[in-house]
Amino acid sequence: MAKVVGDPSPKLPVNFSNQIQYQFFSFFYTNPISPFSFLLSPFSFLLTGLLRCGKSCRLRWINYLRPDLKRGNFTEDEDELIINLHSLLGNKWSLIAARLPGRTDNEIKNYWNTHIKRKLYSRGIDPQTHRPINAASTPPPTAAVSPPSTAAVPVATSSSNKKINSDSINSSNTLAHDVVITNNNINSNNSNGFHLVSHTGYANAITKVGTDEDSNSSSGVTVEESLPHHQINLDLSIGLPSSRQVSSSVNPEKLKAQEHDQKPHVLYNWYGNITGQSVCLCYSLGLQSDQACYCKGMGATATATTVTTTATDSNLYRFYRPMNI
DNA sequence: AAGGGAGCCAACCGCGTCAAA
DNA sequence: CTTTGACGCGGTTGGCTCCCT
Repeated sequence: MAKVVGDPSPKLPVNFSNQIQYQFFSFFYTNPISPFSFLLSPFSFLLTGLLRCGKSCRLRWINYLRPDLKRGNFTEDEDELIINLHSLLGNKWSLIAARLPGRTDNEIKNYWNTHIKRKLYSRGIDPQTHRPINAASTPPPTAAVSPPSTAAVPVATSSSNKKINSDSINSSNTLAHDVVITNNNINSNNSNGFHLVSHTGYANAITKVGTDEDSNSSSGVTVEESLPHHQINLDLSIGLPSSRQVSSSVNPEKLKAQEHDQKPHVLYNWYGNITGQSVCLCYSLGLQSDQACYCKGMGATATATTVTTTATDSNLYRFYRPMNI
């Protein structure tokens, strides 16, 4: 397939040579304050002798050379975290990567396409919708779901993901929506599962994910299936995103102003018994409270409670992960 | 040992967004 | 208001490596 060349930089052999890599790498260490300031013009970088445009170098830095990158295989915890985050965020790799320190969006995207998709298929879960593949009552939106073959895995964007993309993420650079993740005690054998109780717009993606294959939920039972219907409330109101992921492309002051304006009254719905053995999901993702969410500790048990509160005085975790004890 | 297929993953592409001129 | 250029992102490509025959 003929490519349209949009990048005007002359192409070297695919990989950066060691010399170029060293020159590039050392440059950033000798210019730590504003590492990309010299990229204001792509030609400036050509003048350095690297024969690469700024865009290529930026990518190289972000995806490969950054010293804080974590090398090596993904851990099982990271796997599950990616799966859970993908069920929440869809193909928003940058948002997912923001919650996995040392991992890049590109790396996660590749890992998803090469490993996790297969893993989910082996669990009988559609990686796009996070629903069981053979759910008789819930036909997939596409014509057919392919088996976990290698390169031909369908990558059609689900409608639910599109909903998230257009409504929430693109405009705010934050988590797509407020989703309450509760410990479903009905399924007590599930030690590390997340259970999503979602708003109407994402109702099609209500899914139980992150379970062990040998658990009693190996087929990826949805919350709809595991919870009594009277506990399902699809009318969860959506608060403005609580996790403020500050993208480098976003003006922090502007974001702060938005944050100030948008502190909402959020309706929280809780399902099932939530024990005191819990942590805020934001914390489990490595986020600080002042940058990520307004979560506060929750010591008492809440049972199917609907709480209307402001974000700042909440006594509930908006993002909740049960402890694995 | 050689050849071919499959998988991995760094790099590329094109588009949208944003800010400055 | 328009233009320009840089950045950020998701999707895609293709070279490299591994494995099997």
